[in-house]
Amino acid sequence: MSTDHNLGRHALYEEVAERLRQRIFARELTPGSWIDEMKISQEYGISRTPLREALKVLATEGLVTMKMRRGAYVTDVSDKDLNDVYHLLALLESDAAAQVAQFARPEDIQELQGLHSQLKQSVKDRSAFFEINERFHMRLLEIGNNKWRTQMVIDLRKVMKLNRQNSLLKSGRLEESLLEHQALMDALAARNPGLSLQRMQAHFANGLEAATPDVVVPANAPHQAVLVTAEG
Amino acid sequence: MSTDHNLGRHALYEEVAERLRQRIFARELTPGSWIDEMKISQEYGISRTPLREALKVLATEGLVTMKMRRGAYVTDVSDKDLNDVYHLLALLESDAAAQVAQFARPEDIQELQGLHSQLKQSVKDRSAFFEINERFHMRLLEIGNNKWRTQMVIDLRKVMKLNRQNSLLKSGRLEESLLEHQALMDALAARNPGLSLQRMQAHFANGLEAATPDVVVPANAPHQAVLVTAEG
DNA sequence: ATTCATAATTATGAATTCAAAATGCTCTTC
DNA sequence: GAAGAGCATTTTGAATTCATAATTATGAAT
Repeated sequence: MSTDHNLGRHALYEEVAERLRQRIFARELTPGSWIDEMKISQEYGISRTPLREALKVLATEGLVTMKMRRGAYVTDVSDKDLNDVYHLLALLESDAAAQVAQFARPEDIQELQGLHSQLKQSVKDRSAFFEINERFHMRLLEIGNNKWRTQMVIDLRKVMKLNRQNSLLKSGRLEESLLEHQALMDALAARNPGLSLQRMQAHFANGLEAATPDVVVPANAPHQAVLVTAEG
Repeated sequence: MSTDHNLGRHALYEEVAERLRQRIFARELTPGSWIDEMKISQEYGISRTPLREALKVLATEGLVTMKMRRGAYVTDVSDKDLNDVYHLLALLESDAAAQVAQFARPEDIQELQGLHSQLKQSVKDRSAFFEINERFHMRLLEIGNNKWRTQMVIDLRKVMKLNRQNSLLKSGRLEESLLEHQALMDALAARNPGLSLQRMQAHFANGLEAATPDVVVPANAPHQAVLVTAEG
């Protein structure tokens, strides 16, 4: 048996966790199904030890569920779960937008504007649009400068991916999404936290760019409130 | 060596994780310090395997930091971290309060009112006040009916405990805290989501009941906004 | 005495082994 | 043919063993 599992910079259990995530997102491991430790460790040419460590990490992230004395199962997330997670993503990313409007350095805003320009140009190319959009959201989070919030969003997005298979998006929505991004950028450039928050909320309320119709409507729609800030 | 580690309903690695959390909160394991796997596994009379699984769980929770090829360290959280985490707690719990005001059943509101009454009565007894207050906040979260949010709050509170040693609280604050709770209860009973959100925000902005003065002021104070809801 | 190279020690990461619980499979009985 | 007891197999959970990276200690050379 080839024993050459030479390190990257990451620990083996993390590599394994990432590979498992991808397989879960790709629905090669389907929600509710049992994870065969021996099968997978043989596939990967590793022992069960690092695999089991990876499974415990995934369990803490919420992607798999450990059942006492009967192993690991891919978490089955309900429609309600998806709504709940989506609601939290809206809450956290809106909060981040407000922080960015307030505290970001000018060059950070410029960087976001640069990404937004790229987004505009790639409106034809579905996958490019997708990738750049992802970068935009992540950059905004990072500039928001709260690593705990960033990590939570990362984890929540993983959960979303559990059941959002190929992120279907009508091309009409893609244009709308761009307009919302534009509105958000304007609010950020104007350094208006409350407005930025509102615009991000609106972006999410409209279904972001990856949402399926049935998840679009946030559970708390009725208390989507008007926010009036002290400043401009 | 006594090999009788007979099960509770929990897995061994979870038990170990919990014991480690307690030792970290009690500052028996101090922030930044290295965790000696061999020492601890011997103390607990177990092998390193379940201990290492527990450490990976704690790492995912953020209580411990794994360094490649040099083991686990108790996470050292900065003042900024504490501020950031506190900010998120305010955000999430306020959001929960709004949801409760909107969607809770009457009996749930009553239950909260019952807890609030207990709180009033235990204003003399510091530790009782503390425990009931904790119950109140957790019940509110649960009634908020979003398990992801609840879990995030639980995890964030753990991180807070990392550096908030004995949760110092002047008795003056304790009375104020009670008033804020009362105001929140009123808003909840009135079924006013926006107002409930505001009141919970205010409660946090004033330092909750466990905050030290230097952590009291949320990083985003300037954009603490006035919220105007559609209804009430 | 200080610095550098090298050897000994220690600790981590991962594989392997072992014990016991859960599952399923056969064989009996009615 | 169905139900159930008892045995065999599979699989989990945890201990042990092993390999290698990191650290510390030792000693030689300047």
